[in-house]
Amino acid sequence: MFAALAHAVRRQVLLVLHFRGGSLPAGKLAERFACSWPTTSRHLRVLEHAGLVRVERRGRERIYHLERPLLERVVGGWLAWFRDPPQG
Amino acid sequence: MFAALAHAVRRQVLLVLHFRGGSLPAGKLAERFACSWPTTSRHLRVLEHAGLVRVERRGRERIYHLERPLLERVVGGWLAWFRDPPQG
DNA sequence: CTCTCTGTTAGCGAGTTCGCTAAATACCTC
DNA sequence: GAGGTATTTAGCGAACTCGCTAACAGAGAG
Repeated sequence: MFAALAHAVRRQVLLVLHFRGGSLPAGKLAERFACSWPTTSRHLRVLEHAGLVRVERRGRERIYHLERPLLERVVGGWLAWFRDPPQG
Repeated sequence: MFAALAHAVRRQVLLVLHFRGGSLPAGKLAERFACSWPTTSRHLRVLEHAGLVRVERRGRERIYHLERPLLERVVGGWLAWFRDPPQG
């Protein structure tokens, strides 16, 4: 999961999805990035494999949905270990 | 920064540092991990390069200090984008 | 100076990542 | 079925990652 967040484009994909209401078709996502369409498609598959997005086939489009709960649970959960002083 | 968090050993290093009060010499860190000492040393350098730890030379030891504020600021700050609904 | 302890740097090899272009697949329309 | 649209898969090459072992460097002790 953290490995999927290592690449700036993938983090940006998640942000774009979020600020567009949580879902977008692959094409609308890909046109926002400098890298080629197949490259973006592969980034999407990495995110999907990590469980951070879910894909829905609608007609000839594929809609990508942000899995916000997982993102918050895993990243937020990990960060929470550092929240409080350990000896407190 | 996120790339430095991609590897499980490096995330674990940060946790160990935190739960040991924020700092440990390299040897005490390395003995906790299955990988060889030079490999751990390299992980430490990746973390240092990312700014997540700071090294202090004391005698023949090198004490690694967790940079908790940076960790929380960057990861927490990024996660905060997803905190609230975008249209709200 | 030499020996030891602590830790790093050097260098290798297998595997992965990430960019690209070209070709294929899937669906819709005619 | 033919053609267009949306998107993925295939395959390549350059670069990076991450494990290892071996050799090096700095500091303290005898």
